Amino acid sequence: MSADEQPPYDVYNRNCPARMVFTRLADKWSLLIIRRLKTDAVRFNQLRRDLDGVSAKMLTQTLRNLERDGLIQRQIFATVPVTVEYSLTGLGQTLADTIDELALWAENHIETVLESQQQFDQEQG
Amino acid sequence: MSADEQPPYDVYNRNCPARMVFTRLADKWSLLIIRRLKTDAVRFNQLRRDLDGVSAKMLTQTLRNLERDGLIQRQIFATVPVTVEYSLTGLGQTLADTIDELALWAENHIETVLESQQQFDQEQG
DNA sequence: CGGGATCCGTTCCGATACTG
DNA sequence: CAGTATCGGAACGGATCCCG
Repeated sequence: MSADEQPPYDVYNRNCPARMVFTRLADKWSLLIIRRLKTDAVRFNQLRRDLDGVSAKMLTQTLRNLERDGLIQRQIFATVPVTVEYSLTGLGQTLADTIDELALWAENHIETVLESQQQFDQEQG
Repeated sequence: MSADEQPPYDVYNRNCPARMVFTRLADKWSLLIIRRLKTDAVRFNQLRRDLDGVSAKMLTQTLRNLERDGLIQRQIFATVPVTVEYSLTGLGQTLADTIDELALWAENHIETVLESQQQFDQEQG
């Protein structure tokens, strides 16, 4: 493709930074976990209770992914039984700020969204 | 559960506004579509070309969901063959601003994330 | 051009059982 | 307490064919 033919948004290819990050966050629990860890460190089972509906398997899997990306950190305390605490890294905190704005948007506009859904569903019959 | 026993974040139940919105956005294409439509209205096949790897099926499906939520609108022009343009609604534009910040975060921190991934993978062997 | 319908493989995810 | 292992259904997503 020549220079003057490339689309205005070639950033949308698979190697685009935004796309890579969006892909990581685009699962059922990542955004919720980051948001939950924003205020304080939380233990595994506490996190599990706080996030309504998450299974141990998915929680572990999602936490590992976030740890791999350097967004959260895992601290092990040699108690009996063992204690494991998850918390945001410095990097994770900067992302949490942005995600919080997304949550704020949600709270401010959820009513409008819900109404739109109802209207859409009626029109379709 | 009594009032003084409820977790600090009961907002994480399934009916929490943030969670509902996160769930909608947590798929492979929604965030990318909203971001692409931020600058201008785009036709179906153009959108398909811009978003590297999307199939017609998933594009249609995701666009319908976003339309149902009132985030984008669909305009049909009676040309031959027919022309269909997608664009953000007013509501969608307010969300697009927040998503843009997420994309900006990604661009600023993707290097750090990539390095963290490499280190994590090495440590695991 | 902008889809819908169908088929089909893959991945996601929850439930259950088990472990140090 | 903090996981791992396994299983099976559900949802995701691509390929192909068809249509106004």
